Amino acid sequence: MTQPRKATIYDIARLSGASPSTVSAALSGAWKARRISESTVETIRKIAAEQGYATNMQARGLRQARSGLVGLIIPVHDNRFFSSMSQSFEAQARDRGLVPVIASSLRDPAEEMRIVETLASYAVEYLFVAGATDPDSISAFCNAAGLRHIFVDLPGNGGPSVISDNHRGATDLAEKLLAEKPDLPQEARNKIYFLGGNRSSHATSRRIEAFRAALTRHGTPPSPEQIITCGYAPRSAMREIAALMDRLGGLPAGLFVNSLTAFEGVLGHFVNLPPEAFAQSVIGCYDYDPFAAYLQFPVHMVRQNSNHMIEQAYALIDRGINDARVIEVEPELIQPRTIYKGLFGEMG
Amino acid sequence: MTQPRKATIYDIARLSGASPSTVSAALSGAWKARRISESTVETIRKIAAEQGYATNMQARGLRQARSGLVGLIIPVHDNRFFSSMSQSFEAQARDRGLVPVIASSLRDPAEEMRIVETLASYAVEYLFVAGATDPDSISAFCNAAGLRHIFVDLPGNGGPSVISDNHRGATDLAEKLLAEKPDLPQEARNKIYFLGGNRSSHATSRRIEAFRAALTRHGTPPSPEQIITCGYAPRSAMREIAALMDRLGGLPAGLFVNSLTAFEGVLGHFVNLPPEAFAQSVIGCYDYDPFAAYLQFPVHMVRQNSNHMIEQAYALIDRGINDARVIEVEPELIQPRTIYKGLFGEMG
DNA sequence: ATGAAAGCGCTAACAA
DNA sequence: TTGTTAGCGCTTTCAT
Repeated sequence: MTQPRKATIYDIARLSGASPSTVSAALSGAWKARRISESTVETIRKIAAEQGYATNMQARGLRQARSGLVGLIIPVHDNRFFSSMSQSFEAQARDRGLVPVIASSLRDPAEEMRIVETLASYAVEYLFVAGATDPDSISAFCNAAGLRHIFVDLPGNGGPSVISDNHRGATDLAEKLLAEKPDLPQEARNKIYFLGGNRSSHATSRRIEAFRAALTRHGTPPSPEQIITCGYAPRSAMREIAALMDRLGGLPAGLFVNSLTAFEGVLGHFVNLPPEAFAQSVIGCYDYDPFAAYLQFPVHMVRQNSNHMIEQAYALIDRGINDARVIEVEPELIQPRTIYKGLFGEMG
Repeated sequence: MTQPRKATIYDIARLSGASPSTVSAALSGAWKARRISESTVETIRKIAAEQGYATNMQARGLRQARSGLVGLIIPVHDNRFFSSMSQSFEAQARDRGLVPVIASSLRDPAEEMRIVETLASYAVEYLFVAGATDPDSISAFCNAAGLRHIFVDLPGNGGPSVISDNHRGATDLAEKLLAEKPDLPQEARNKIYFLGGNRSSHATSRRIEAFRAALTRHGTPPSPEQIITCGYAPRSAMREIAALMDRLGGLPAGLFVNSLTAFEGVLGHFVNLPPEAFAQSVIGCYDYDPFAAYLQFPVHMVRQNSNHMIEQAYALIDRGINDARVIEVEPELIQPRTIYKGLFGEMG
C-alpha cells in the first residue's frame, strides 16, 4: 500500500542519469540560472512526476535557512472578525508563495508566548500577531531570535503595527447611538452604556476615549459606571448585562457593545426578554458579523477592514519596515439591516 | 539588534564542555535513556536557556523523518461550523504535542489538491480533510505518499471518515418543520422547500434522502422543484430564494436551508421583506451559528458536534485505523431562540 | 556516563 | 552545460 520510502532527488538522479545537483536545479526552478538544457529539465521533470517526487521542505528549509512558512496568531478561530482575517491572511500568503500557519492563543499570554516559540522553532519567516495580549514579550523574543513580526488589531511597542482606527470607529458608532437614542424619562436608563473588553487593551482604551469624548460633546459625559469592561468572554458579558438591566429596571437608552464575543453573551440574556424591551433602546456593536446584522432589533455595527489590515501588514514586510510605527486602517459603520423596519423604522 | 545566528547544540556544547550528542539528549528528553547525569543535564539546560536556544524543528524533523505537524483542510475559515472545528482540532493537536496547520480550500478541488501536496511536502504526520471536494484523489495521493489521512464531515472511499449523521439530523429537522408548518390555502406555497448544497456531496444527498422520506411519510412527497441544490455560495442562494418567492408569491410554508453560507444568502434577500412575510412560514437551517439563532423569526438549527467529530478522528488515528470505515456522530436539533415569542410563539 | 561520526534530503560553491 | 562536495542542525548508533 505504501511505498517504503519517498522518492528523493537521488532516486531521480539515478533514474535520469543526471547528478543530484542537476536534478535539484531542474526541479527547484534554478535551472535557468544554472544553464541546464531544457531537454534535461524535461526528462527530469517527467521522471520526477512518474515517481511522485515532492520536495522535502524540511531538508530545503534546513539548507536554505528559510521555511516558506508564515505564521498568524489570533485569539480565537470561531469569531467572524478573526476568521475573516485568517481568510485574508491565507489568500495573501499563497499569493506570495508562502504557507500560512494559523494558531489561536485563547487570549492566554502564556499560551500566546508558547505559540510564538513553537512557530520560531519551525522557522516561520514572518509572524503576524493579532490581538496580542503581551506584545512586549513577543517583541523581545522575536527581536532576540531575529524573527520579523508585525502586530495586527492590537499594537505593540517592539515592532510595526497595523490596527484599525479605533478612535474613529468608536466615534462614528457613539455618534450614531447618540443620534438614534430615544429620550427616556427615567434618568438612570436615559444613558448610553459601554460594555465589554479590557481596559488594558489598546483598542478598548481608544474606544472608551472616543466614547467618552462623544458623550461629552453632547453634554452628557459618562459616569464611571457607564463603562463596563468585563472582558471578552460571552459569560461575563451575559452576567453584566443582566446585572445592569436589573439595576436600571430595563435596557438603557443606548448600548455600545465592544466585541462580538461580548455581544454573544448579551444575546444570551436578551433572548429572555419580551420584544417590547427593545423598543426604547438603540444598540451598537464594535465588529461585524453577517448574522448579527439581521437580528430582531436594529444593530449598528462597525466593520473593521481585516483584509486591508493584512494587506498593509504584508506591505510593511515588503518595504522591510521593522520599527515600531503604527498604521491605522479605517473601519466602516454598517447600517442596521433588521427586517422590522415598520416597528423600529423611526430609529434606524 | 538581531544576533547573527541562532544558537545550536554545538554552541551549547562548546559553552558547557559537553559533546553535541550529550546536549541533544539533555535537551530532547532522551537523557534518561542515555543515562546522562542529572547534574550535566542541569548545566546544559541552564546554558541553553541563557542562550535562548530553541530546537530547530526542521533539522529534527529531517533527521527523525517526522515533523510534529498535523494538517487540517477546511473549505473556509469564516463559517461557524468550520471555525469551531478548527478550534477543536487545534486544542486536541496541542494535547498530543502536535502543531496544527489549518488551510482552506475554498471548495476548489485543484486548490484542495495543491494544499494536500504542500502539507505532504512539509511532512505533516496526519492529514484531516473536512468537506473534501475530491476525496478519491486525496486518498490516492496520500496512500502513495504514505501519508495517513482521515476525512471529516464528508466521507471518502480511500480512508477512514468521521461524519455527522446527516440522515438523522435532516430527519429531525424535516420532522420539526412538518410539525410546525402552517397550513396555507395556496397549493404552491403550502410545501416545504430544500435549498442549498450540491447533490454530488454525500452530506447533501443524505439530507435530501431524509427530507424526501420525511415528507413522504407525511403523505406529501416532494416534487423535484422543491429541492433546489444551488451550491454553497451566498449569492446563488440569494438568487434562488428570490426566484422561488417570485414564483410562489411569497415564502413557502417551510424552508430547509442546507448550510450556513446558503442561509447568509437567504438573509440577504429576507432583509428586503416586510415582517409579515415570515408569519406564515417555518424556517430551518442545517448547521448552527449563535447569531443566526437569534433572528427576527424562529430558526430551527441543527448543530453538528464538530468537537466530537475531531475527537473520533484522533481516536481512529490512535487505534491505527486506515481502512475506509465511516463513523457517524449525532447532531443536535436546536430550539429557536427568537425573542419574538409573542408574535411567533404559536409556531415555536 | 559520555563522545565521535554518520547521515536525514537538499542547495550552493566550486570544479570541470 | 553539468558533476562533486560540503554542510545546514539534529539524532542515533557504536565506541569507549
